[in-house]
Amino acid sequence: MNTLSYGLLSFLSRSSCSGYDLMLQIQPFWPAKHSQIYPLLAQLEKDEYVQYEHISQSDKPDKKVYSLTDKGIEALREWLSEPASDPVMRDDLYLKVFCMSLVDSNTARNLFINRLQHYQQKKLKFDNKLPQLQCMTGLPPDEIPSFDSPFFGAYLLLQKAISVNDANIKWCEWALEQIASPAAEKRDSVE
Amino acid sequence: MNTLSYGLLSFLSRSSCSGYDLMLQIQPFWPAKHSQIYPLLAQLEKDEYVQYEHISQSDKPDKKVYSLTDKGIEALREWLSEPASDPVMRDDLYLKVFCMSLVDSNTARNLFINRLQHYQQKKLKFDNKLPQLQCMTGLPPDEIPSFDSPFFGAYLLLQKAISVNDANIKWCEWALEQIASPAAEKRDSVE
DNA sequence: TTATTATATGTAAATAGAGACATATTATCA
DNA sequence: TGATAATATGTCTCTATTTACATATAATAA
Repeated sequence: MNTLSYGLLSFLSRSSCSGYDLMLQIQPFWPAKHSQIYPLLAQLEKDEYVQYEHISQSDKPDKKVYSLTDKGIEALREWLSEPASDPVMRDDLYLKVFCMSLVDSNTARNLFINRLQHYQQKKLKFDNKLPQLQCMTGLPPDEIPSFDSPFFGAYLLLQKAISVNDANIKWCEWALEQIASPAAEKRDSVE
Repeated sequence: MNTLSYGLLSFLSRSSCSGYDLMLQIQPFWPAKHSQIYPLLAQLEKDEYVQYEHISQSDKPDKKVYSLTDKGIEALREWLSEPASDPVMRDDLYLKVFCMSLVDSNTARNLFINRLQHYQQKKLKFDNKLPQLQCMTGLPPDEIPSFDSPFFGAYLLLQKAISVNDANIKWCEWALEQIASPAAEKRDSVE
């Protein structure tokens, strides 16, 4: 049982769904291709952590809807009682920053401009999701779902994503201020 | 040429060093074991992106000190002219948060307490590194190294690490406030 | 009617990364 | 003197992940 397997069980603990749905839902939290997920689901089914039902659909191809077994729930409980592993972040922008001085400041700036756009697009997504999630909770606006709410986890993670993303946006903007463009340099020296 | 290969070249652009040094230095930015690094260095040497010199040491075992070739520098320049890929983050705490409701609030709280300690330890490291880096720049305190400075990249990345880590600390503390411990619940209901 | 897109599920092959196995030097501590 | 830890370099195997290959249904757009 690897981390992704537990992740699939975790998402199934919220609601039963197909491998395809799991693939789409888990992306923001643990990137994985369908080619990784389908074999793991088959193994989880074989080991009786999950079971599936064949669902016929008229508007779409048929699907297998997976749900947790008692064994699956118990596995999640044990997993939750262990501390989380250290998060792993791999960002080639970090690596590029270390040799940035090999190129002109415009080329260097482009790295940050592109990344800033990436973070801004993420911000747009989050700004959509927050009221959407608030709506689903059925709570009055600005009220936080409680630990028992099925939306508590999603709310916690959205808040984290927002605050980290905002910090990253500020960092990109600050970095761009530090890397004056040649045009700005020229303008500055004229003044 | 994969990302880690470029990462090794990037670190070599700052100063020539051994595979062992590269392994230690690259950890915070792109986790990699020596078993991954040594074969890549051999390949980079074969492809003439780097060259090495055998250095005898009296106080330690001998080492191979790698340095960039012109081809290596050119490869870095081309790599820098392409936008950075999307960062990849894998954190099983995210996955655990989605099924947290399966366990009692104390078990859930422990996840955040452990993670908070992790972030606090990182904060201590950063708080040490910042004045250390400031010192190396030779600049007066609170002055920011410029784009041309060999410490500019490290300074940018340290600032990012600090701001994101601080956001994560605040998030853990806020999450712990949201997950009242059973003891606190009991105390609250008595009041 | 045909092309494309989204849904849906799978396998095979290649690469990336982690963990274990292996060896050697030097310093330090008991 | 012997054990341990840090430095130093390598290989081998296994697992995780990505990319490519493969197929099929149903909706929609050209």
